[in-house]
Amino acid sequence: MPELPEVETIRRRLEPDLVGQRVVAVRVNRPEIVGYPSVRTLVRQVTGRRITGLARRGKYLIVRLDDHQELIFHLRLSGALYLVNNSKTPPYERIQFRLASGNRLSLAEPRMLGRVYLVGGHEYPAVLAGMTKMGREPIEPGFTASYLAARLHGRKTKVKTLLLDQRICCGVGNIYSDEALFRAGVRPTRRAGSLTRAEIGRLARALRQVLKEGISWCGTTIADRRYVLPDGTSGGFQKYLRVFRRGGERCGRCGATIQRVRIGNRSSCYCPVCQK
DNA sequence: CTTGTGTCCTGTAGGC
DNA sequence: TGCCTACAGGACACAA
Repeated sequence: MPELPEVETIRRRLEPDLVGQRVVAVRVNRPEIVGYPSVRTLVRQVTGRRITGLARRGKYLIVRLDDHQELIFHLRLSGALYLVNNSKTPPYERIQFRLASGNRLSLAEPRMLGRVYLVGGHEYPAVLAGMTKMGREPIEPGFTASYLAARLHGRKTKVKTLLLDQRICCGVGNIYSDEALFRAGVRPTRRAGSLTRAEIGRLARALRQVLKEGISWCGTTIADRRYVLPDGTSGGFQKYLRVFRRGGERCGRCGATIQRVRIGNRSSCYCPVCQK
């Protein structure tokens, strides 16, 4: 599940090798990987284009082309982007972009949930509706306690659900929401509107910190997840996870048994002593 | 508008 | 050994 730190790591690693490169060929192994427009149109329009820049918005990776269109990648749960020599084929490769340098940008996605889109500016609302409704990223200066308080105010749903809502906390997924809640001392099951001002302040800070640490450790690579850097190496933040996927283990801070609960069809782990 | 539930997808782990 | 089921979860559709 590449979240903000993982996608940002991928963006930073790809940038020096992609910017300025020309795409000399595009090959699609699984047509369903192309979310928009058609395979045929995407191949025709991207072939021959030069890459002018890389950006990221939430969990989306944006590859800018010299005709002002953008290739947008979303890796969902198990997608990975590799940059390899053209002679190599990563496992589960679904689409490849061959570059003039002799390298290949390859999207691997075993579960076929990830997508690649080609859009011009005016097409965003229709093609990527979610992208136009995104809230602030916790690493932006505008992500303040006041912002978070306003978004949680009066909400009856569980706070964990709202941390995963991209309209509120853009770029946050299951790993970093569990970790931020632990650091803030707030249980994931709490009604969002019941949080005190102090708890919201701690939560805003924890989200900012945990995402920044995730970036500095090049993301989180764990078993049965496919996240790796474009050269196939692993991130390092998994060493610092305190509660995520650790239900049944002892809390490193207080020794209590970490609990695992299901919230909205996904699991969440927390320490019943450290988190109130 | 808010809230909760189901669906997509397929590799992996665990039970028997 | 091999079959079967549950599970992982980001985004979105849909119902109430």
